[in-house]
Amino acid sequence: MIDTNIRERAKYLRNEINRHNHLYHVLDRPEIGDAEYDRLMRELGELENQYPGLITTDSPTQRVGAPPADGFTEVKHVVPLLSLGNAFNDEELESWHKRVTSLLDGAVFDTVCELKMDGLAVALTYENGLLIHGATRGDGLRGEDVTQNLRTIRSIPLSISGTSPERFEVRGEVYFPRSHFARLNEQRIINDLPPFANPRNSAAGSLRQLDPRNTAQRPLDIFIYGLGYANGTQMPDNHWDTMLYLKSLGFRINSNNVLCHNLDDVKNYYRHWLDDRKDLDYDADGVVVKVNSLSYQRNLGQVGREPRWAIAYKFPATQAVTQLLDIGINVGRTGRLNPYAVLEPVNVGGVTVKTATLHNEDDILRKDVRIGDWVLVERAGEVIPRVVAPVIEHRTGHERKFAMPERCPICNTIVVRTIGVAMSSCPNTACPAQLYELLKHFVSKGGMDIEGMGEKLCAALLDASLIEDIADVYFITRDDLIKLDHMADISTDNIINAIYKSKERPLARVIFALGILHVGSETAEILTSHFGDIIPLARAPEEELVTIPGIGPIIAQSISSYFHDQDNMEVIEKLRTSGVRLQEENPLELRLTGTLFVVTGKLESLTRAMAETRIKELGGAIGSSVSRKTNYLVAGKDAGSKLEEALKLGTPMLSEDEFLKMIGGN
DNA sequence: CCGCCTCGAGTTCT
DNA sequence: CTCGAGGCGG
Repeated sequence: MIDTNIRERAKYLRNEINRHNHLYHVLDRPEIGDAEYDRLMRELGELENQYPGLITTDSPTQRVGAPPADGFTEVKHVVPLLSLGNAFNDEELESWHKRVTSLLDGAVFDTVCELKMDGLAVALTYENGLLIHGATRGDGLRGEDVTQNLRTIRSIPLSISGTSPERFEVRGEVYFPRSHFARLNEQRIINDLPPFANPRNSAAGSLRQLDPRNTAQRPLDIFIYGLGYANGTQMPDNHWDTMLYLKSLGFRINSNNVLCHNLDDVKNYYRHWLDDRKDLDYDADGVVVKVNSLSYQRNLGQVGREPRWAIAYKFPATQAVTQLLDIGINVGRTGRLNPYAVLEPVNVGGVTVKTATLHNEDDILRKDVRIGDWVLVERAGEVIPRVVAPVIEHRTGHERKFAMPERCPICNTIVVRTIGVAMSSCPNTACPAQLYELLKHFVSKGGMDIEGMGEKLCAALLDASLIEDIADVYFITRDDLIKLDHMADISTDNIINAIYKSKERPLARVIFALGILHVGSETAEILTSHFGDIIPLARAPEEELVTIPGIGPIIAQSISSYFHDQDNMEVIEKLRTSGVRLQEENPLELRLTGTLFVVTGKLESLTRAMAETRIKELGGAIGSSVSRKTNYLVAGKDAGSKLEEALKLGTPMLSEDEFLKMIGGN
C-alpha cells in the first residue's frame, strides 16, 4: 500500500507540471524557470521509480513511454477528415461566397479566418479527459496511429483538467517550427542523412519515427483548428466559440484566427498575411475561410470530400516543381566555375523563374540533382530562387549526372580543382569571362562607381577590343563610344564625364575596385587606413601584411601575389598616369607630410600654438616667414605683413574655416 | 583544434 | 539573402 501523503504528493506534482507545461507551451507565459521545472520533474520521476503503482498514463514523465514500434497500425477515422476546395484569387473567393449565400437562401453569415498551415493534419481522441489516441490524416478516411509520437509534443495535453466531453476528437496541424529547421538539417548532414526539403517534410518525418524517443528530440508543435465530434456535453453552436472552448480545455489555438462579418474583412486578412507570413515561425500556404455557424455548416454539407462551408484561399505558391533542362556554367570574377540550373520556366510566387544558382559541384552532388530531373524550386519569402531537391518519384532513368567540365567553357583552359574542396576554377586570369566580371566590378557602385557604365556597355567595349585591362577605362574617348553606336551624344558625354569624375574616388574604393582576391570593401578600408597610399601597400611584404589586424596569411598572400604580378603593376601605373587618385584623400595620420605652413593673424576657435601643434602632429612643418617654399599661409584675422608677402608670391592661402576643414576629421 | 563572427562572392527578376 | 571561407579568441 502506498502512503496517502505520497499519493497526494505525486498527484500534486503531476498537476503542477502539467499546468506549467500548458503555461509554457500553449500560453507562452511561463511562471517558473527551467531549473524549477526540472526539479519538479525529477521529484515526480523519483517517486514513480520508487512506487511504480503511482504511474498514470497522463503523467508528464510518460510523454516518451512506449518502446519503439515495428510499424504503425492503421486506424479508421470516426468522422472523416475532409480536404478543402481552393481559391486562388479574389474572384474565386467571391464566387464561393456567393454560392454559399444562395445556398443559405441569402442569409448573411459570419466566417472564421485561419492561417492554413503547411504541416500535417492529425486527429486526437480523448476519453474521460485522457488522450487515448492520435492519428495522421492519411487519406482522410484512414490514417496511421501515431499516438506515442504525438504524446511527445508538449503542447498536446495528455489529460484535460476540469470537465470535458466524455469522448471527443480534436483536429490540428502538427508543424516543425521554422526557427529549428536549419539546425535539424545541419545535424542530419553531419550524421550523413539526407536533409529535409522543407519544414513540412521534417514534421512528416518526425511524426513517422518508429522510436518515440527520436520524435521527442524534435521540437514539433501543434495548433488545434477543429472539433471532430464530442459526446456527452452541450457544445457551442458555432466554430469560433468552439475554438474558445477548446482553448479553455488547454488546447493550443492559433491566436491569429479572426472572426469576420463580411468578405472585405476576409480579403484584408488574406492580404495582411500575404505580406506578414514571412515572420511566422511556420509555413502558411493560405487562409482557410470557414462558415462560423455550425447549423449553416450542416445545411451546406459537402460535395465529394470537400465541405461547401469552407474554402482555402491559397497564397501564390512559393514552391513549384519544374524540369531541369540543363546545367550551365558561369565563370566568375575570381575564375570560379559556378554551375546554374536552366529550368523550364515556371511561376514561383508570381514570378517566372528560368534559372537558379546551384552554387557548386558539392551542392549538386549533395542534393543529387541530375539533368532532366523534375526539381522543387523555391523562392522562400525572399527573392532569389533556388533548387531545393529533385523529385525522386518522377525519375525515369534517363536523367544525366552532372560533371564539372575539365576545361573552362569560355577560354578552354584546363580548370584547377582545389583539393579538399570541390570548387573548380579557371586559372587563366586573362580569361575573357573573368575580365568581363572584373570590369563590371571595377565600375560598379562599391568600386569606381561610373554611372552609365552597365553590363551592356562593358560587354560592348570588350567586344570592340577597346578595353584590355581595367585601366583602359580611362583611355576611352568620345569617338570610341560613338563608334559603338546605339548611343546618343548626350549619354556619351555623360559617360565620359562619369569616368572623369571617378578619378577622385577615395583610395579604399580604388583598392576594392582592383578586385584582389579576398579583398572586399572592408579589407580595402583596413589597408587604406594602414598605408594611405598604394605604393607602400604594393611594396609591403607578406610578413608586414599579416601583422595588420583583420589580415591573415591567406589574404596577405593574395595581396602580395597581386602586386608581384607584372601586368597588375602596369595596370596600377596606367591608372596613376591617367590621373586616378592612388593616395588617401584624407590620410588620417601624417597626411601633411612635406607641407610647409605659415600661420598668421588671430584665429577664432584655436590658438596659433594649437594650430601649429596640430600641423606638426599631421607631419607638416611650420615656417616663421612666408617664402617660395611655403605651401600654405593660414590667415586669421588682422593678418599683417605676412599676408602681403603671400599675395606678392602667390602663396595659396587658407581661411580659418578652410584650414579647419583640412585638418578636420578628428 | 574548435566554434563564433565577420567578410567576400555570387545571385533573380522587373 | 545565403553559403562558405578566413580570422581570431578560447
